[in-house]
Amino acid sequence: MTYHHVDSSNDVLHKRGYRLTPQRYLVLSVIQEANGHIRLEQIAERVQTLNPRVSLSTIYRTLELLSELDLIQENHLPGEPSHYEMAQGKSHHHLVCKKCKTMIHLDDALLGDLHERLQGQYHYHTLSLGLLAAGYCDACWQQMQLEALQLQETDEL
Amino acid sequence: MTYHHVDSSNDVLHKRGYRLTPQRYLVLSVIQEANGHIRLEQIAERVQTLNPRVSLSTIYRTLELLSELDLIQENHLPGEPSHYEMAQGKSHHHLVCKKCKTMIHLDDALLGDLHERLQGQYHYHTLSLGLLAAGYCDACWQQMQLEALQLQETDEL
DNA sequence: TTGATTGCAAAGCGTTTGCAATGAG
DNA sequence: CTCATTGCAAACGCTTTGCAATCAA
Repeated sequence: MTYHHVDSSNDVLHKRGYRLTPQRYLVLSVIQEANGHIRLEQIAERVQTLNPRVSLSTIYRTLELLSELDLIQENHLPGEPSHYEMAQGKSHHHLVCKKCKTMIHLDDALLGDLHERLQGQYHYHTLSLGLLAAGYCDACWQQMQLEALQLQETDEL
Repeated sequence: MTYHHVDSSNDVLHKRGYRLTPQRYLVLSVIQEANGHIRLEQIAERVQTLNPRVSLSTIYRTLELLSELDLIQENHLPGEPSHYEMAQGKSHHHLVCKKCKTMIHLDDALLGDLHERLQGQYHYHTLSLGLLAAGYCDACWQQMQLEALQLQETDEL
């Protein structure tokens, strides 16, 4: 288990006059080990397992700081708490199941040269893209079909 | 001024056993007249200008109901309150300025056959797409350049 | 010493909920 | 009558903040 991200995060923090405190180190480690999407609640849980003295406020403040420095990325969808993940160099995109909320990363290649085309048409600066696709994964879909059937039978009684 | 949307919303509501109450009518009208993105706060403000007796809870409940029935669409981005707009048949996408938060609609044509390609690669059901591009609009960009210059001058004193 | 950082507890604030009153079919 | 709907006020829960203590350079 290596901590390249944490090490380089250290540099970014210092360059901006911040420190990599034990608390911040813990938060970063937990997010990195999550290796995907993790909610604040889970971050807090795991951090406080490792060190119960770390306060919630610190976790909030840390997440805000790390987001601001683009060390982590915050993802948000309506009605759900924010998810966090280590920031990636390249933009990346998500596919979420409307039922079980499971989130997977999309194959970036699918977008093609969309970024360039957007840049060409709209002259915005430091343009970044976030694609969020939503649908029902097969497992949830099957389950919903079943439930619909059962509901129908109930009606027929 | 016509209210096609409100009229057809009436049908959708009735089909599901709900009523188009004066309060719901007001909310729908306000969202429709906004003709773009509008936040709950602004909706409440305008609705209550028209009828001060409409309570906040009703507006919350109405927005939730209308979203559930897909009569309006909710857009969310991290750190910002949700925006609402009339639901469109086709998916549509946004470009937001990171500074002034102004949101404009993207030209759907830019996406090409992305939807089909996604559908092909991931076998999700009722797949929908939401593209959110973010950058600095030219006005804000210019302003930030100016501020950076001024900050530099201050440092040099 | 200086300024960043933290823990704690309190405050803040957007949102939800319980309930009695109201209103439409 | 019956059930959806509403207004009000209280409750809720996540997030932020003030402040004194702590810690690193």
